Amino acid sequence: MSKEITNRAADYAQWYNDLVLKGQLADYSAVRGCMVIKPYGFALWEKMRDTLDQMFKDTGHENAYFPLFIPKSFLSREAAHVEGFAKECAVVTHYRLKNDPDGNGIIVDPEARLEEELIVRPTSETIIWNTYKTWIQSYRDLPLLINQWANVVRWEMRTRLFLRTTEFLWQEGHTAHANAEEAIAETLQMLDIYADFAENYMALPVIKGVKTASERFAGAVDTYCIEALMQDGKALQAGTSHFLGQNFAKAFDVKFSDKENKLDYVWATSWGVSTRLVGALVMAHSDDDGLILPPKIAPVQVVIIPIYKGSEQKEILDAKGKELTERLKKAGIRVKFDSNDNNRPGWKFAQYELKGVPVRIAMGLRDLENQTVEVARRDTKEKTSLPLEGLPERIEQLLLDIQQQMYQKALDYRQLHITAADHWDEFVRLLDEKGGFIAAHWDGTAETEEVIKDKTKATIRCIPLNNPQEDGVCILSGKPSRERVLFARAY
RNA sequence: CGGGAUGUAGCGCAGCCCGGUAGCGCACUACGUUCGGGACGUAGGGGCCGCAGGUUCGAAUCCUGUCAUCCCGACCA
Repeated sequence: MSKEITNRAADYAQWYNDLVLKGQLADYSAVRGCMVIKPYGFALWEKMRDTLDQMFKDTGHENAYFPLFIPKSFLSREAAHVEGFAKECAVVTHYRLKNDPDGNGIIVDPEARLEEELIVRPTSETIIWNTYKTWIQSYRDLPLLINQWANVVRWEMRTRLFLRTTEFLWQEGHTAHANAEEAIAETLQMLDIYADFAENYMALPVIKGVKTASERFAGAVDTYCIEALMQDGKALQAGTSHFLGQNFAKAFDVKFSDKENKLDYVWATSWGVSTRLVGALVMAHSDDDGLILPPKIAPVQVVIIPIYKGSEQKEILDAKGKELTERLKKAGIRVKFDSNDNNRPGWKFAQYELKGVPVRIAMGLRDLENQTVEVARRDTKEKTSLPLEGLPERIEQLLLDIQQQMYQKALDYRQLHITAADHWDEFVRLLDEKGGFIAAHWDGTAETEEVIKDKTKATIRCIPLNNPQEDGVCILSGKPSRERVLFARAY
């Protein structure tokens, strides 16, 4: 049991904060709602970013970069879009400071007011579509497949480390297509990539689905999402992919000539995941001793800790440790040899458990005599003695096993927490006592959705793709329904 | 934006009611002993007590204001 971490069962929110802060992923900053991402946390994000970036490139996308600032007037070009984002925009009004004539430090120079205010981007559709107008003339310019890695700002009322910060890092893909079918195919392709990444790299099972009209992205025709389940039974949207129809093309007048030389507006998609994924990873897998990171995105996959008495033994183990480090590196394993003499082994064990390193190798003279090392896995805490001979291959296999078992564990939990409810009382009781996703019939109206949200704080997370059709009646209104949708309380 | 809390050493806190030499634990520095699950000893260094006014011979402590951060709600990825 950890000395430092709040018990998960006792206070889930505090447990989460402790993991992020004490696992050295991030820190609070001097700026309200903004966090400092520390090297270990950033390494984790880099791992996610690099993996996704390659997946995007493998499907034909290119990276570009658009301005941080957006002219205020751009935002209002698409009606639903401005409606959705207006309440949470940071606005730049001036471009200069000056010394306060009253001698109270420095003030905004009132003479330096901007003619048109600039919005710090909450998302980049508007600036990008304004640009695409000049890039697209013909069907030969399509499809246009662009991604941007950037920071965005959304002035939220309340923030939480990684899950919702005022400024966050993300990627946003913005594509333009010659017809709706192709744009929809792109939207779904990116949803698949997100799901693939979540499940096969983050070991995080997700449900692919489509949002209801009221949960849709501001300006989208359809919003698809991947929904994950956290260990407290709350859902977390881990990624979104939007089919934007011709909304932004019309708002920014982006037309192209087709093969028959007919003019038409282009069809659009946008899709994104953010540093929120780091929060999802923490909440999905960790325990009371700290983080548990899936091997595929753990910055350090294996840590080697030497155990020795006195400097003579230290020298021997340093040499052996370096040798083993090299062997593991050659096998493509991210390994750290911690020969730091300032901390004792027990302290290091606890520390690397806190940081979620998947595999720990401890080696002392006792092991060397037997030509073995002690191998401990973080997820199950299991320890075994393995021969040095052939160790890299064994570790490689072990990392794969851990990855697989972490996914399976999360999947089992998720499956156990999708519950069907056919009556209102049952629905409420499940939400309060069990949590997770509740599969229930819904009459398809925004009004009913709203009432359910007011009464229970549960929202429709999504209508799963390939959802089985089944006649039933709405959990609230009793009106007929053709399929169940997934409700949950969410982050 | 409502409710609650907190600002004192790098971190976590005590001291504040009842004004009088700024303390504890961890971390840090040096030396020594340790090292198979969060070591110990000895000696050290580190402070405008969030900020601004006021009361007082004297303010971390009392009063007024102000700023900031965190937590819980409503809003959202």
